[in-house]
Parts: sequence; C-alpha cells; structure tokens
Amino acid sequence: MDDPTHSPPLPPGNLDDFNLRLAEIAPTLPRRLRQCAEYIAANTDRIAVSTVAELASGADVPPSALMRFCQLLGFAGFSDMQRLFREAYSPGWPDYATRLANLKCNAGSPAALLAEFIEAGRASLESLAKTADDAALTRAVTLLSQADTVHIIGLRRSFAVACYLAYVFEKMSVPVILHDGAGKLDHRFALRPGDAVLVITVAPYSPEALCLAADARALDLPVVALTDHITSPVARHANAVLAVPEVDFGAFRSLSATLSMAMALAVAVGSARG
Amino acid sequence: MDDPTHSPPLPPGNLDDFNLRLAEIAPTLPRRLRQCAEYIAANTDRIAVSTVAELASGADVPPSALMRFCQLLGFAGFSDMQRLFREAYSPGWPDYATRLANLKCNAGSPAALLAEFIEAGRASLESLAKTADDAALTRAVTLLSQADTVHIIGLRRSFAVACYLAYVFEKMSVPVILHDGAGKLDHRFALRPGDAVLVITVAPYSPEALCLAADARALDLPVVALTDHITSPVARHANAVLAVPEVDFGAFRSLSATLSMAMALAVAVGSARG
DNA sequence: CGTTGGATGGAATAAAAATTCCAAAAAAAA
DNA sequence: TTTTTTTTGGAATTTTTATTCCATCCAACG
Repeated sequence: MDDPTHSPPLPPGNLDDFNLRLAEIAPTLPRRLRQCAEYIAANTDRIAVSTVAELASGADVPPSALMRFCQLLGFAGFSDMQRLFREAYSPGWPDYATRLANLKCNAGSPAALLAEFIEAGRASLESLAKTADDAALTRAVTLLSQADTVHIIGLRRSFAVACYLAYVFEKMSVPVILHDGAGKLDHRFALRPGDAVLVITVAPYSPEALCLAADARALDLPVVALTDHITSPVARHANAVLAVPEVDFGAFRSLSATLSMAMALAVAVGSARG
Repeated sequence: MDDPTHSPPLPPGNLDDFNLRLAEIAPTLPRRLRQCAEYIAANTDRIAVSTVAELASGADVPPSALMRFCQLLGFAGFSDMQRLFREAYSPGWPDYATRLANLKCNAGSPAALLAEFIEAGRASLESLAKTADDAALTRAVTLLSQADTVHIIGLRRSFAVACYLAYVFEKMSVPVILHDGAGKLDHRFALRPGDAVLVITVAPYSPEALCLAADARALDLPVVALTDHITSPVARHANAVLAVPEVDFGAFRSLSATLSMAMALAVAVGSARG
C-alpha cells in the first residue's frame, strides 16, 4: 500500500511551482534522475517543443528514466508535464538583442547593469576573434609546452585570470607555480633553468609582474605575456605577446576575452604535453 | 504526368520565406484551404506546440484539409512544417558538450581552439541574456547591500570568480572577506550578526562552500548563491539563487557569463551602498 | 439536365510517441 | 559476506498523432 505522505501527487500548476519543486527534490535524487533534473533545469525552454526521446538523449538517460522523473515531480507522465509548458509557451524573447533592450529598459536597475556587462563581454570576444595573432599563440604554446615548470603571475585585476589558468594547468597535469605575492617573498629563486614564465598584466601594470618577467628574461627563460596591448611594458621582456583587447564598462573590465585566450592557451599546452 | 511548374516542391527554409509563400498562395485558395491559411497566419506562434487536430479544430476544418494545406506550402506534411517552427525558436541548438568533446580528441591548432572558446563564451553570454532572473538579481543586491560585511567563498574552478568579486567589492569600498580555504581554518567564527554570504559553486560542488552556506543559514544570515542550476545543492541554503548557464566540458568552463553576472552584482551592490 | 474536375470530410492506415513492466545491476543494509 | 532494497535499461505495449485514400459533394460548363 502506498504511503500518501511519501509521494504527494500534486503536480506543479505553474512555472514557479515547477522550479520550486525541482529545486526541492533535486538534491535527494539518485544519479540518473538527477541528470534529468539538471538537464531539465538548464533546458526548460525546450520542453514544450521536444519529445521524450529528444530530451532523454540530451540528458543522456534512457527515456524511461525521464518518465520516472516526470512522475516524481507529481505529473501523470511526460505529456502531462509538457502540457504545462505548452500552455505557457510564447515564442518568448525572440532574440538576444530584444531581450537585452528589455533588460536595459529600467535604467539603473541591476538588470540593466547586467545587460551592459553582457554586451561588454560580447564585444570583447568579437574583437578578440578579429585581432587574435595566431602566430604568437602558436609560439606561446610551444614555449610553455617545452617548459619544466610554468610560473604564472598576475596580480590585482589579473589575479582571477592567473588563478583560473593555474587551475586548468593543474587539471591537465602541467607543473605550475602560481605567484600570488603573498608574504612578499622573493620569487627569483623559484625560477629554475628549463622553466618558463607566463605573465598576465594589464594597465596599470603591476611592478611585481613586470619584475618577474624581467628576472626570467635575465635568466634566459622564455616569457609569455598575456596583456592588453602589444605596446605594453611587459612586451619588452616577452618572447611571445598575446594582446587581448578588452572592452571596459565604466571602471570595470570584462574578462571574457582574456579568459578565452587563457583557456585556449592552457588547453593547447596541456594537450601538446601529452 | 505532373506539371513541374504547377506545384513547386520547395519548402520555405525560414520564417520569412514561410510568410512570403503564405501571402503568395492565400488569395488563390478555395474556401477550406483559405480558412487554414488565415488561421495559421493569425496563430503562427502556436504551430510549434500544437497537433494537427488542435490547429484544425481551431481553424474549423477537418485535419485532412490542414494536411493538404501544409503540402501546398511545399512541405512534406504537417510534421515537416512544424519542424521549421520548433527549430526556429532556439537556433544554435546542437550543443556544446559534443562539440567540445570532439575538440578535445582532434586537438586542433591553438587558433582553432581559441575560436571554439570564443564561441563558447559568446553562447554563454547569449544564454544568460535570455534566462537571467531579474527578480533574483534584485533580491541578491538588496541582501548584500544591507550587510555589514560580505563573505565570499568560491573554490576550485570558482575561485577565480571569487577573487575577481573580492577585487571589485574592495574597489567599491564594500567590506569583504574572501574565504579561500587556506590553512583549513574554521570559518564559522568569522560570521557575525549582520553579515551576508555570497557562495559561488558549480558542479561538482565543493563541500566547504556548501558548508559555509549551511552555517550562515543556521545563523540566520542571508545567503546569495551564484551557481550553475537552480537544482544546485546550494539552492537549499540560499535566499537568492543566481543561476548562470555556462557552456562547460570537463575541466574547461567558459566563465564569461558567470563573470558578467558577478560584476553586475558587485557594481549594483557597490552603488546601492553609496 | 448530365458531365467533368476539383474540393471536401471522414474513415482507414501508418508512423511516431508515450508509457509500462520486468529482469538485471547496483547500492545499501544486515 | 549475504540479503534486501533501490535504481536502472530496454523491450513490449498502448496511446496518440500524422497521413493517406476514397466516396461524396459542389460548381461550372457543355
């Protein structure tokens, strides 16, 4: 006999209820069903126009798992769940541009701000796609993939990029040292023959980063610079200069382009090493 | 034998073609088929989510009339026509998990890799524009701007975002503590009444971040979560959940959308505090 | 007034989709 | 470890949906 308190058969009546219930049960689900929950949460907009088979294959689960999932949510089955979305369906925000305009319409709100940052990021990526120097990137990959250990330095606003790079390198088993300036230790003795240095710095260029680049150069170690202009002061010390144009919004700088470049670099180096 | 000039079997390839063709043939149609044309023209937005029977009954014609109508338009049948509308609704569908999977195997040139990451970033931003939850963002801004001190935690792949957030908050004179897990210190005693917590975590969710969120919640402090899905385990502990869709494969994750959201949040909080 | 040709409605059929069920696998408990 | 329970995948089944076909209807024309 079924325990009525155990699986209350109350299907969500609107999209908010749906999200609420989804968030509520998701953490308690076993593997396959959680895959369903995650895929559905990330693709709510496709439910109205997809079949069980399509969604299941997207979530990488068998159709029957998706059916179970719908039932756990309180629906009679997939069709029942889909009805909710078909009724609420309207071809929505037709495209990116309209939606952005919509976000911006109440100026000064957080949403308007978000729209500005999204646009700045997009513009940066576009401009990177146009101006990227393939030869310099290839050279950078070669230099770093031949190094014993890669030293990464990036401070202030570039610290986030340096951290992420260190993370990705580590995931790809590339030996890496992140110089974070903690304790004001003198980094010079960490540089060994065979190492390479990756400097990330944008205006106003941090003296510590420039200094590490100069030291490495003095020791004849290869230096790769990820910076904002080819005229950047770090370019003097570098064997490969990756210039990434980045659009500022107000005093704040989108990091989208810089991060894309950083990831391409890291992944290329990682796979070049084996 | 059929006269090939009489019924050219060229299905419209996009919505403009469709409307064009509809306007073109509508005046020449007999009664029932004209009813179809008129109903379809007035309800284009429901085609993607309706069945033949539904549309036919809406147009007050038998299903077979509607089938004939689809074929006159150049489609093989109703399903063929419907596909156009289902696909047009969200372009850029073939998803990135597979594309990046291929990428990893083929290990293309660094330039190709860069192009892929740029494209991934662009897709993430676009998707963020479409799905951003204004209400949750506003709530998050309110909670954080009323806090004495903002505690930020984000580890592993989210550490970069946490760093950048701490940097921006600091620039805007918002008191902030970045919990970096260094020294495995117990963070709990750092949380004071009046503080708020900002947790950044994506799958696989780091236990430390979840734990800080739970502790804050237990102390009745407001918790804002910047995460990948509303089904994220951190959502249970959060007063505001900012879900940011991000194109993601294995260790490689575009952070473009997450950073845009983070910056909007930080700047909005900074200005709300004066 | 009968013939002709397209238009129509509905029943029959085919295709696709949803849903259930059960044996096997995995995980948890003992 | 062995037993018990839960979870899973896939094949079988049912239901829904799309599509075709044909007898009938209607209007124009001879």
